[in-house]
Order: sequence, then C-alpha cells, then structure tokens
Amino acid sequence: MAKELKELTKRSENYSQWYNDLVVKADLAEQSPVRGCMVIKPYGYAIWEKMQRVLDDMFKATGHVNAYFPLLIPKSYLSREAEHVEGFAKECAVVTHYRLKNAEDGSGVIVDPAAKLEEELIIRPTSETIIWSTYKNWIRSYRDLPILCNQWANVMRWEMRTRLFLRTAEFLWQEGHTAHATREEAEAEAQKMLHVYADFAENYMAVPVVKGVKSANERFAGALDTYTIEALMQDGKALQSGTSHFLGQNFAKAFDVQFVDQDNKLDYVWATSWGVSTRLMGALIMSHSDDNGLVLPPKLAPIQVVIVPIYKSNEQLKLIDAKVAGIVDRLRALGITVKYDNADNKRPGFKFADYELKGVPVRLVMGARDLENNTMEIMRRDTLEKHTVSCEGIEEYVKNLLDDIQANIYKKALDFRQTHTVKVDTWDEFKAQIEKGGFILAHWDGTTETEERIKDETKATIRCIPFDADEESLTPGTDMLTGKPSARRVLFARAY
RNA sequence: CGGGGUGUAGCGCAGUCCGGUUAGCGCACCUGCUUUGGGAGCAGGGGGUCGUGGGUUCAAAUCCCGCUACCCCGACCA
Repeated sequence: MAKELKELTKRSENYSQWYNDLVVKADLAEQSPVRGCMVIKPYGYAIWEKMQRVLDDMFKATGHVNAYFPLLIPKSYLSREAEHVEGFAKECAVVTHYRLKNAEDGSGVIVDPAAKLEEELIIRPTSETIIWSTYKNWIRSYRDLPILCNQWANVMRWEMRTRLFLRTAEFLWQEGHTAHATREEAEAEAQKMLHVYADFAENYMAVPVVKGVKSANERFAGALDTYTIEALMQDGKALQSGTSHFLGQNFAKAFDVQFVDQDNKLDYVWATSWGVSTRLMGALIMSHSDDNGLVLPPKLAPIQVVIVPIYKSNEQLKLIDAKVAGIVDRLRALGITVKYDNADNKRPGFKFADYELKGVPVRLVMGARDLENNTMEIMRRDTLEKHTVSCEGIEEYVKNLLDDIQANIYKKALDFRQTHTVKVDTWDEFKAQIEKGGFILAHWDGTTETEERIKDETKATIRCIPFDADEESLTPGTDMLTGKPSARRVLFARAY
C-alpha cells in the first residue's frame, strides 16, 4: 500500500524520527554519502530561496551590500584571535594537499605526497578572519567607514553529530560583517540586525521569537556581546534561530585594522557580525508541522495554492481545464503562486495527501459537481477545514484565506510558546519543570559556575537574557540554586 | 573515543539461531485493461557481486576470523 510508505511517524511517538521522516518524505532534503552533509532537494531549496530573497531585501533596505570572500582560509589566520581559535579549531576541516595521483599498485588515486601545502588551509567555519584580513586593505580613514557587507555562502563545521537542517557539516547561510568608527554605532548595528531577524522570523516564517543577549558562557567566540533570537519548538526544546554579534575591537586588533578619525587620531575599527542559516528551515518545519506533514506559512510557500481536478473522462477534464485556466489567471494576477496539477498518473487522493505532506497552504478541487454548480472545494492546510465556495470572486477569497493562514499559524505558535513558558523559583521546581520542556524564566546569580552547574545537572542552558520582560521579571530575586542575589529572571531551556 | 545495533533489488524488510532446490516479500519501476470526490484494482514483466577480504565444508546470505560503512545513546555542538 502506498499509504504505508508515505505515512509519517507520529510526533508524539518519536519527535526526532518524525522530524527526519518529514524532511525526507516532504522532499526537502536527504543525507549525502559524505557523513553529515546534506542534499537540499528542489522543493526544499525553493523555500530557502524565498527566505533568501526576503532577507536580502531587508539587508539592502538597511543599507547593506553583498560581496563574496574565499572558501579557504590560511590556518594562521584563525589563530590571530585567541578566543576565536578556541571556539572553532576542534571542528575545522583542513586542506593539506593540492594534487592526487594514481597509486603505483593500481589501487586507485592517492594523495600525492609531493603536493603538500606549505601552510595548510582550513575550510571556513565562519569568515571573520578572512574578511578582517581583507578589511585591513580597505580602511584608512573614518571616511572609509562604515563598511556594511553581507555574503551568502556555505561554511563547514565538522560536528560530531548532525541532523538535517538543524546541524549539518556543511550549511548555507548569510554572514554580515560590518566595520564602524565608533563603539556606539557598532552596538546599534548589532542590535538593529537582530531586530531584522526577529521581524523576518515572526512576519514571514510565522515563528515567534524571544530577543535577548547571551550570557558570557554562550557568547560567540571572539565577541563582546552576542544577541540572539530564540524560538520554541513543538517538542519543548529551544532553537537558536539567528545571532548578531558585537565584536568590539577584537578582530580589528587581531588583524591590525586601524583608521584615522576626524581629529587625526589613530584607532581600531569597531565590528559586528550576524548570520542566519539553513537551520531556519528546521525552525520552520518544527514550529508548524503536524502528523500530516509540513505546514508552510503562505509568505514562504513555493506553491501557495494547488488546484486538483477530478474527472471521469478526457472530455470532462478538458471542461475543467478550461474553467480552471481563468481562475489560475485571476489568482496569478493577485500575485499568488498557483499550481494546477492535472497530471493523470496520480489519482486525486494521492495528490491530496502529497500536497498536505508538502505543506501547500490552500487546495482547490474541481470535479463534475463543481463544474455544474460553478463552485470549488477549498481546503486550508493549517486546520484542514474544507468548504465549498462559488467560483465568483474566489480569487479574493483565496487571498484573504492566505493572509488568515499566515496570521493563524503565527498565533498558534505564539499560544504554544506562552503556555510553555513558566516562572520557577526553586531548584526542585526547576528540575521537575525542565523535564516537561518549554521555556523557564528563573533567577540566576550571573556566574558562569552556576550556569555550568545547572547545565551539568539538567542539560538546560541560558538561552538568553530577554530584552522584553514584564516588571516582575525585572525585579531582583535570589538564584534558585545558590541563593545568591539575582538582578532579574533569565530564560532557560534545553536546546538543539 | 565508550556502549548498543544494522549492512540481502531504488526504498523498507524476512531468511542467519539450527548451512542444503533456482534467495523471498511489500513499496517503487515497466506493459496492458479497468478506475479517478481522500494515498486504486487485476494480470503480466524487469531488476541481486546477500557490505568486504579470508577461512571451515561436498555445499555458506547462514558458521569462524579480520576489515569497513552507516544508525542510535553518550562525550561534542558559534
């Protein structure tokens, strides 16, 4: 039975199996032969492309331009910034040779020992070092600042355990790298970009996020401050969905990037970097999907509306084709992406299930009955509700429905987060609550030691110190574990 | 690197304990007919170095030894 093949593991039974099933069966991605690497399939890539386009427009609207920097970085660059090398060295892939040759025993190709590189190259795990070594050549005076560059690229981090989209050895992302004359300007930039990410997550992905700043322990290697957006997945785990770093003058000092200010004084440049990756695809999948498959927000769905004909003969199909053609045109005129699937190698029932699995927000069906009554059956993916509506003005109906779905899935995700965010005041309560999943707001004494202890005993980490908090959360209290004074509540969760 | 598991057709698996016809099943694929308002039915067909190297035996997917790959749990995870 075809049904068995397509059926997903239930979310409640095994969440990670469900997630993996969904990614593969919805045709988003699959594992490549190389450990931890991922093939993004056309349907999955189409979603990523939509995300890219929206984000890119947002970056341009905030004054940024795109550029591209090399994949390979001399090993010595990485060691210029002490914390940075500490953070990344363990997961870098290294290029040591530049040539292969045929083995003398005929067993295939081998690395040519004569082609050993004088200095090894690392495959970028992130581009701060190569970019700052370049910026050194671009910056002389305050008139050269700010530099507001973004690049769309792939990076590689040799993670020990990988999961499709959430943590792959190679992933696609964008990384913004900016250079500023003043500390204030750089800090403002880092915060501005975090708000751009939050705007994108909430208004396009329909994923509510908590904006905040990371604790020292969770900071990006080499940053003075790391800002983050944290989303809550349906299994109660947090997903760091985007970060923006205020890098201070650390990289400028490491790469000796100085400029002359208006008073003819020499100073180091202030920096930020910020990025989101294909991990956002994971956030999208885990935030909205159900046991029938993907649920995509209309603003990011590659296909917003699918139309399926039901017919008993070729003559009937031709009548439906003709009728549907006009509707397709009118929908497209409203900027809606429509697919009319009249392929006759799949039956309607199969198509219904398949487009549900792929998360298409709206499905329209026309059969003999509808043809006669000038109606169509319309189904919304988020609630699976079906109605029969008149073909007259159906395009407006669909347009409104798409907006409604976008708003509804956001609201649903927000409700979920609100009912899974609790305040906890004692250590026993905390240990019990963390098992249930979700966000916990609790008092913390501000020390890395306490943070580590909490992590060791419960696997919970401080996701962030939220920017937005109610008055009670900003009231001083005492650390739930040590009893020491705490300035305010911070956000805890187990995370991906 | 530690603990556990798996490798048999494109995918998912049975067969292995207890060696013995021509290695099976479901899905997918191909052909034909009938179907089409929620994952179609019937008939026929194609597709296999049983992960790999060695050993035992009249005989190995099956037993023994080595190697290897992948998965799960842990360590790791800006």
